[in-house]
Amino acid sequence: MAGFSRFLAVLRVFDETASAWSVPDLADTLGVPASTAYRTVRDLVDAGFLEAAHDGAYRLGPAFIEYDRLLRMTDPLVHAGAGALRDVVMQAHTPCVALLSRLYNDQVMCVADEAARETSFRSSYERGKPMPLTQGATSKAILAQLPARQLNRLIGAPKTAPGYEPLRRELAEIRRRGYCATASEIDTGLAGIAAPVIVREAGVYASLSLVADDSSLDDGQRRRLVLLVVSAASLISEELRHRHNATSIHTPVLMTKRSVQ
Amino acid sequence: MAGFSRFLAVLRVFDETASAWSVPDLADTLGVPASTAYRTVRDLVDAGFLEAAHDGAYRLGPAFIEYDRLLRMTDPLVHAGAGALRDVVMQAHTPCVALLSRLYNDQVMCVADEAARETSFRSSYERGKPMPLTQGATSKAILAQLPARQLNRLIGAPKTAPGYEPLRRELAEIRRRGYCATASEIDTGLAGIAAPVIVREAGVYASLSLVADDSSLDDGQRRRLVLLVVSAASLISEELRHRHNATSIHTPVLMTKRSVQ
DNA sequence: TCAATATTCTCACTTTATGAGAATAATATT
DNA sequence: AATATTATTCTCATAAAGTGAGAATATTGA
Repeated sequence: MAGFSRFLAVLRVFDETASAWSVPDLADTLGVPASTAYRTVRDLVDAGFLEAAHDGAYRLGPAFIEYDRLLRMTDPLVHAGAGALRDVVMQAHTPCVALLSRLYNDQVMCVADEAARETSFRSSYERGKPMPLTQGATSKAILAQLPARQLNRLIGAPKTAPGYEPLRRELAEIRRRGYCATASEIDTGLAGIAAPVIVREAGVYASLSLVADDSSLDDGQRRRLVLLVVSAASLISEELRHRHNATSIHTPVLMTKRSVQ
Repeated sequence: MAGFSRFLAVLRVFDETASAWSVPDLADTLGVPASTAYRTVRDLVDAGFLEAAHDGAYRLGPAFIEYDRLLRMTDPLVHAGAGALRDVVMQAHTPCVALLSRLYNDQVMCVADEAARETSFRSSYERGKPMPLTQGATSKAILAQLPARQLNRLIGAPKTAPGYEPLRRELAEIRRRGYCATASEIDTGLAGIAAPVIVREAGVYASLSLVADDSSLDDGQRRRLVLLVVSAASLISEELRHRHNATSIHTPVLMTKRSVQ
């Protein structure tokens, strides 16, 4: 481990249960000399990715907030999705949380969320938290749309694996229906309704989902929410498709800097 | 420029007006060979700080969302502040935006915000956007509390500078009052009310502020909101002080990992 | 099909990060 | 207050790692 990976390694030790680190502990954990650890931390502090907390402890720095905003404003999926989520929770007319989630490495991560007012429960899915790939409507709606090759790479297990065939069948069914509805798969008592947001040509594999208290939903409401989610999802897809067509041609375009030759 | 600074340089070229970059353009702008640019981008993509957009373009990657969440959950100021902001906008009983902002390099940056229902306007201050140091209630409330040395370093200009004395006097007045109220300093038509969140021993220099439509405020409301902001700010300060005292002693404590010797 | 451009790859070179350990500062212990 | 302990910075010789020119290949547009 050296160079850039050193910096990544430092950032990676920060998590919910260890959010402040002293440099000696850091050096210990990473197995690097103290002098190196001090230097690496200093560089990260200078860049704003770490900051001094108390005593000799350091925590994640404000640069992440800055870059997160930049991403929120410029990422097509997040940007288009945020607006749609607001509409969805408004029109849901029931306490709920709307999520926009996407593939991230071998997991699914929510990149935008919006709660309706008066929503008392909390969904396990929340912006920025990687979630399992094969559980919950949010994830399955994405999985179901993946090209076979990519799917196999992600779930890895060959046909022999125990849960393989059932999952396969379930995903086929989700693909046919165009949405996925589950209950208590992630949070007991909560229902999830998800529809895919897929723009293959732009490499977008995402889903829009709605989480609501399962017991408070009758069949009519369920149908209504499915419709809401499916239509919002395809609206986002359309917007992304348009944007993609607008920017993929080789001309200097809004939000994309290209030098003129 | 080499090593880590290369990576920083790449990230720095991304902003609101140039959110997608091709590698050749990147190489051009940074003045580095194409091969180096490709390698740097590949590393950043592998780390999730960049991702492929369309064609050969790259944009900021989802790792920023992940780290932002981690920070939101673990940063004492953000964590304590988020709850307080929610309370503030609830009790404001008027369309408004509540902000928690802090020093960040030579600027002020909002690290948490919360809008009341039915708030139609938007404040220029928003989470993650660096703002000028000497304008607006949000910034001045912080400036007014800085130690003289730090203040001089930040505003730089010696006593000779034109705006120096007036600013100096204004900050003294703000310090005396314990809050800062301005109107149309940042956004015309909007009023700002800010109170400091200062925990010197923890190195926290921040402010809590409320932004509302100036014309909709009468004197009574103004007084009420000042009280609300000031008391919420000191609540946050108190919580941070407590937390600091709890973690600054050298024992393994919640959220702080230290090896036991 | 061809030309132009984008992207990856290779490799010699040398800059740069590295780590041991000394020097100093801060802190705890007696 | 003096001392031991630990944290932090600094120095420097070494080696590794990133670097960049350019070749090789892939991709794209005409």
